[in-house]
Amino acid sequence: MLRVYNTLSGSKDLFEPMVPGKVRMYVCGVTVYDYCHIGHARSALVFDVLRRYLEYSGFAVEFAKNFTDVDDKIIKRANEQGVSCERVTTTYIQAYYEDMEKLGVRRATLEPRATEHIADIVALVDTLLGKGMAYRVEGDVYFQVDRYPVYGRLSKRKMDDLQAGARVDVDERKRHPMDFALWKGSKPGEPSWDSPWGPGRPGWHIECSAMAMRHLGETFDIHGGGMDLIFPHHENEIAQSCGATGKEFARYWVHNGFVQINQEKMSKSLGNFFTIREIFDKSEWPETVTGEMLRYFLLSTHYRSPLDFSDQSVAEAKNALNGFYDLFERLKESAPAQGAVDQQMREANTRARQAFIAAMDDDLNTPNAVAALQKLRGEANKALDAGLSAEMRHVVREEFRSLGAVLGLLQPDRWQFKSQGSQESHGASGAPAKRLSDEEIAGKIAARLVAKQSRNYKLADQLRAELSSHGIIIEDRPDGTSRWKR
RNA sequence: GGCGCCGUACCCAAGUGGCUAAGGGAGCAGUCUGCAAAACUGCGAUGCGGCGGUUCGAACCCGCCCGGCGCCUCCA
Repeated sequence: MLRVYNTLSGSKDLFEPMVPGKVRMYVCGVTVYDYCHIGHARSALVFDVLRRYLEYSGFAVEFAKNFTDVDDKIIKRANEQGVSCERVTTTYIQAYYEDMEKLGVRRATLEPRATEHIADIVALVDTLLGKGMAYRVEGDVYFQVDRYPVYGRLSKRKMDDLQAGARVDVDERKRHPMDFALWKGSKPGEPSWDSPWGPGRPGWHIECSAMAMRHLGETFDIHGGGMDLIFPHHENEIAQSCGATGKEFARYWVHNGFVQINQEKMSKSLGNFFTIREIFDKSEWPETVTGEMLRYFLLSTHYRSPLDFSDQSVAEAKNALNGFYDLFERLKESAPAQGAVDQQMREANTRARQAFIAAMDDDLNTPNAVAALQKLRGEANKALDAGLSAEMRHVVREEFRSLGAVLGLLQPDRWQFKSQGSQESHGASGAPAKRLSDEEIAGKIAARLVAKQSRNYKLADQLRAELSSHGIIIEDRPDGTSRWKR
């Protein structure tokens, strides 16, 4: 049984969906005015894994992740570039899809956009006005926080504290400093939609409430996002949603920690961020490998802890993954029908699966889940030394495949160790020194084999050195043949 | 000023009251190998930022201190 840390309750709660067997979750996606950075990647990945694990656990998951496609920053970007807002948003939505695909982040089942839900938003604002929880000021509409008495229950803040700490000049037209815009009257040239309050556009928070309710119902199971969204974004979503419906909004609030650079928060404003595509472009590895390295790295820390991004950490992830893929190669090699330690291996498999599930059940403890896989890797290697049947080798591979899939890792055929096509996926930075074709590699390996057989080790070593200079590593098998990898 | 988080070996990182403090990476030594690589075996924190306290017992609870960070403003 899964337990998740619920920001609302402040504790790890047993997860039970409203409707047995069905989970409805909403995650705040991105504002599409720029490329995604590694922090966006972490957030997307955390909820991708949560979704995968819920599905693995047998739930049907309805997963909505929005695009915020109307916003001050989008307007600003459009003006800077002299293009329409639509042009900006379609560009970065496309980029988002490309980046996420490289990371193996599955698409949500629903991907609503704010601009497609203006009618829902207007209706919601209207409801709040009708209930006296919002008020109009010229062409704007504000939510009145003191009409929602438990305001602050998510972020555990008191209204008095918030006022004391206010660092921003308060709009004099607001009745309370914490009141926030539900609807903004548009200035000329800005995107706008008709409304009972004149032409305007939605405030930031209202879109998520409207879209979540439209697609998942007034009350749903999980709402997620980065920790920085707890206040004010999610706090305001709760206020306006619960204010409008009188019902609970989301039952479990899940928030991921930040990616840091040198112990500091990575953010646009600090300028210390790395975009996802930048990382892929700079990587010396094929795209599938880079994607998995990043994924492994991002999942090797618990999702609520801060995570320091560095080249070294990502390189360590590569080394750790190598061990798995080396094992998968060994598991593919021919084997007898009977294995000396098949039974022990079967038991090790079961233990690993149980440990993996226990780790994931404990608030998505992916570091422990990975540790369970690492332990199984060691046991499988030992079993191979002792003698494992062809059938058990297959079983073990499938075990890695099914558990790995929960994390989006370790699909045994993903890394091409041998003679698969050498598609060019290398970065833009610097043309890679002439890359050997598979035919050339195979030729040199064959030549080396001949040299070895005639005990001409000098030539054999020379051939290996040549390959090595191209980043090709040869591993001799016990039967005299060789396999290679980049 | 308010609210909150973190500090575990060379690096990353679990563990949050009780078996020998997981796991990975790096390193060193050994087995195997023509040599390598891979794999396997062994080594590595008498200690979990510091000092007190609670307890039969604490990395885990409490207090203080040191160091670092986050939110309170757009932000994953």
